[in-house]
Amino acid sequence: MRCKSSANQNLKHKKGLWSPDEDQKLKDYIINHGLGCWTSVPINAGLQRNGKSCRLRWTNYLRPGLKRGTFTAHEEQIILSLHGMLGNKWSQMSQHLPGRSDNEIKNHWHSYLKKKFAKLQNIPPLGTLNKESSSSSSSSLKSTRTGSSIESTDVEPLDYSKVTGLRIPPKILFTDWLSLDQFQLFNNNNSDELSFSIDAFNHTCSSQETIINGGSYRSGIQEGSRVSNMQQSPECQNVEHDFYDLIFEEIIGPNFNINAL
DNA sequence: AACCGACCCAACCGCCACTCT
DNA sequence: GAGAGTGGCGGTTGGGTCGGT
Repeated sequence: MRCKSSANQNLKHKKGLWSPDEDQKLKDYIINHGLGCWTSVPINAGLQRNGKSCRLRWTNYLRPGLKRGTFTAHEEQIILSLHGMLGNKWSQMSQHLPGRSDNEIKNHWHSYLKKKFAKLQNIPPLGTLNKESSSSSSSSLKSTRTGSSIESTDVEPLDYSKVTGLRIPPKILFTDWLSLDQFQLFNNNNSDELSFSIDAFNHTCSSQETIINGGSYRSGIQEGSRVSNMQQSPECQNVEHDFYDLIFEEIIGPNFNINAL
């Protein structure tokens, strides 16, 4: 991981916005030499930047395959779902949104989705989970906020344990986030749709690489294997999208149109 | 036209984990 | 084992833009 540094620590590093010329230099260098030691990149590429700045510029702006422009409703739905489960794990979220950087997701959250999510958490009960508020059964989604003080504080990560009954944080699913515990939990919760979706995912995607911590789930996924969005078949991606829809319903409630906000 | 506040987004900062010497 | 260097991540900031007055 670590590379031998030949960086001149006394070099005065430039800060601020990147010029098109700097972008081109960085892009050319990485295309020709590949990703390696970031501290040597600015020196070899002839840039008066530090390695961190180069890495950030590459991952957030220059990297091939990045989408620019507004987030789609489905992307927002995925972010809301993942945020409910992961909290502010932007880099993990970005793995599930191909073409979106963690910084972009983070910015979008802070500037827009956070408010949308606050609204979602304040809406009257609509979904199955919210119905729980009037009954005594297992899972319910309640805002951790009290009273009317929403706007001055950050939207807290959804207490997923309240939704799922989990006592421990999620470990890994599809690529990284849904844990074996959640697999089992969803099954134990008689969540037929989710179980079906998981089965469908395993059936469709079991030949794909999948990271699973802590051993194999009941189907043939092996520990330590890996799946990434970029490698998934269209069928697999469809199943995953369906799964996000179901997670979204579990967290926010069904029959909810995110575009209505 | 000028001012002001809200918003957006690129980039920086600080911290932590990891690896190497 | 300790210290130093590096990469990665999340929080925060600052400048530009836009809309309202």
